[in-house]
Amino acid sequence: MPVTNPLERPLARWFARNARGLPWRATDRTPWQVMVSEYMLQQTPVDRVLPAWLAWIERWPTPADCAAAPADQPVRMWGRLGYPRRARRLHEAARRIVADFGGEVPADRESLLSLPGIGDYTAAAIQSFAFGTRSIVLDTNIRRVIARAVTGQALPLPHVTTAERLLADDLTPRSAKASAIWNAAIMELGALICTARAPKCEQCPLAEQCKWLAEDRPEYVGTVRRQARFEGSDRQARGAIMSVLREASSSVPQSAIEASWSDALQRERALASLIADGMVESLPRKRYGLPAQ
DNA sequence: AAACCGTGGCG
DNA sequence: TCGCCAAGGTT
Repeated sequence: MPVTNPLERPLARWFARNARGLPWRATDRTPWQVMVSEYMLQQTPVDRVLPAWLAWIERWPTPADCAAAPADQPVRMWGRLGYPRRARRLHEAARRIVADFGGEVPADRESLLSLPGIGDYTAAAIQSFAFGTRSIVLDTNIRRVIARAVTGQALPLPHVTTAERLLADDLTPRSAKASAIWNAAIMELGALICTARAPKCEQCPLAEQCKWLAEDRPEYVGTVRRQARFEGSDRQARGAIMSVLREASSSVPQSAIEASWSDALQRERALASLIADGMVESLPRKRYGLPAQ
């Protein structure tokens, strides 16, 4: 329960000199632009998001512009960012913003959480980065920096605990302006310096205060949940089908689906799940396409 | 609540 | 080479 957070000053100073000039951080960005970046950045690295974000906001500068587009367009614009359901959710969120919030991205936590694709992290991030509201932002970067610098653990736990949230709250400056800088700065430190695999502790502005470094970087103790293998997975099969439908200008015949993945049983399972998820539409005469509604 | 959901780069 | 990792969310 630090009365003053000893990490705040050195972190803010480092951020002022080292922050990347990401376009969604520009002073003239809108809440919608920030919101689009947050959807795209869910599990997708910055470098791949950049061109997609620029194209998206140029085409759909406001939620209303996006809401007016047929549903297949966001999925096509999404390209190969991965997890294309995020494109559908962002599109649906834009329509809900128009229908329920007068076309303006809502600023309060409950309204944000009511939108598809916005969970605890994204709601807090939009509040902090788009509206400058004090909020507790806990993403993988921030959680890792806190785990190391404050708790002395190599990595955060598999899921956020109440204690962790309370700690993050304590660390977050109380003023709105300082809290927004803190959130952006500690996230940036986790992305650039305090990385998961090869942290650059020799460049870290928090090295003097870091508990993990002081204890000579002990290894993570606990169970590590491994990500499922992607090669040969249903996810890869779904991705292959989605790729075919994305690249096609309209619907495709069944033969095109069949050509996308050789294993028939797995292909049928993947196609069925895509249809069930509303990602693919089954059309007359055994044709398939992206839902255009 | 563990499992699922894409894609690509890096060590 | 291949497992790990990436500004999570949903069921």
